[in-house]
Amino acid sequence: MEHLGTHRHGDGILGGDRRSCGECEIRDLTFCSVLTAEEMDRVRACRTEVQFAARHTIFHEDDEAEHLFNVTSGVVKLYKLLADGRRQITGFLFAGEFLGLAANRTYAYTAETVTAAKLCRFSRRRLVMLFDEWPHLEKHLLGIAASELIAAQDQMVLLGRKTAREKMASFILKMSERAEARGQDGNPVTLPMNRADIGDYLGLTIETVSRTLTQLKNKGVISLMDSGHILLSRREELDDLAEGF
Amino acid sequence: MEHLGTHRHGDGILGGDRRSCGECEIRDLTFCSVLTAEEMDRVRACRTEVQFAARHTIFHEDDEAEHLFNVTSGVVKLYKLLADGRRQITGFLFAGEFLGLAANRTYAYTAETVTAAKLCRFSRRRLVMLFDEWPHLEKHLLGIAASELIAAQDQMVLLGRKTAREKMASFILKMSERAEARGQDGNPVTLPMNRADIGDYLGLTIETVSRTLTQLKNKGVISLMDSGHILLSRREELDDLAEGF
DNA sequence: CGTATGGTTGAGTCCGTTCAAACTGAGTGG
DNA sequence: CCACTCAGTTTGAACGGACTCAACCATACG
Repeated sequence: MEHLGTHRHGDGILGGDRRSCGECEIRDLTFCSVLTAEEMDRVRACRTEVQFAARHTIFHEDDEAEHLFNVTSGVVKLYKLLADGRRQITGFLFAGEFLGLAANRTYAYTAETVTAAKLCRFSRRRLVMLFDEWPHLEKHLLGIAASELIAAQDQMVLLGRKTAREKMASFILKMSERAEARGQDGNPVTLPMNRADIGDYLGLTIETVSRTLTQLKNKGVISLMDSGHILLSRREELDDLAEGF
Repeated sequence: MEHLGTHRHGDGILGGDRRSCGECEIRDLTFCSVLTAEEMDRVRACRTEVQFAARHTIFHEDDEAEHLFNVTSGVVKLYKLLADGRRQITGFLFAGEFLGLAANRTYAYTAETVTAAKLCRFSRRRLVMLFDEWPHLEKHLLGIAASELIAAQDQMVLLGRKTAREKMASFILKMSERAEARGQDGNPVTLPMNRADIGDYLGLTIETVSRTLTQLKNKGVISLMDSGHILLSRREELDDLAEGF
């Protein structure tokens, strides 16, 4: 079924596209920004651009970790499953963001597209060899890892100690900030993921996500333009709600 | 009060102890294991051994991040607070483990001793300079960061999707595994932290921690020798409980 | 001894879940 | 154009697991 969809919708690997790094619009958002022109050539040699339809699995937890990726467009989610199907989404990735760093020999999580998405796919083996040659690239990666660790700790606070309302408020604000960091409009916020994904990211059920959003709407701090577009009517009040005031 | 305690119990900084790296018993557990003898000398020059009593704050969230640390003995906890005092402990650190990596210009969390503890304290500025000279050290740090990210994701699954019983079972097992990785006995497990700390690590209250432990005891999968020492009577069953069977 | 700290146990409450039903909007086909 | 479907969302009612508040117990310490 997945295979049928793969071919029909034209997702899956578009092999051998190694031209477009020069015109890459999101270069400044990625680790490519720290590379010189000559280094870029070397990196391009171990790169393939791949493209997937929405809801396509990029790799599974425990798969052999052959590749590293940069998201160039669209949205990707990372998640882990418990034996009975309970799911925890550990992160959403947008254009410019890196995935695969947390990998050992095998991936520690499943990666799946939320929307249609394009990614730069690198041979893990060959990219790691370049790390050895270019310490400044490794340094940059260490910086990325450090900020992801901080983000992970914030998420632990959210999951362990925040109420449903605080979780939703924090989530909306974070999505808004990240959109702005990418140079997009932070208000209204676009939530490309569905309620199930939001719930599995925040440790809530679909129903609680929905109820909490209508509750915030009734309070007047947000407006739901449609289920995926939220207008922040009173941002300061939302800030307070996120921290528990 | 904290200051009184500081002086009376002899915790706080023991300045200038730069002799003992040679006899360091936990060298193999730390990043020092990747250093040559000459490199060790350079590292020693930016090192001070510090020692704290139990429940002493090593640094606060948002403090200027002047130092990086290796725990050499004892146990340290890292936590973040919400405005109203709710606390999420993001990790417990044992001998050989590194802290400060997630730091920006300021620390992202508070670090406090659980037991009396000794730490190797490094000047952040000077150690980072050494990173530039020794890419293999930086590479090692990147590896540490990557495994901490994986651990953080496991913790998100626990906090977001596991029940109290699954959380407790997972916690006990993880503590046992970590003790074994350090070369200590994994059964019985020693839990050096109190119930409040366990609760704040697992996203539970003190009472739920206590109740869940007695529940596991009544099931016969563990025995409580005393509140800090747990005998794993049926480890496989505990494994199952941790994953939700 | 009395006090303090940490842990356990009990009773009642509540927030978020579960189960169920209704609603919405986009896509499809007659 | 409308009926129908289907996935996603919203809303309602009842339940339950973890929390809150409170009392009690155990151990260490002056």
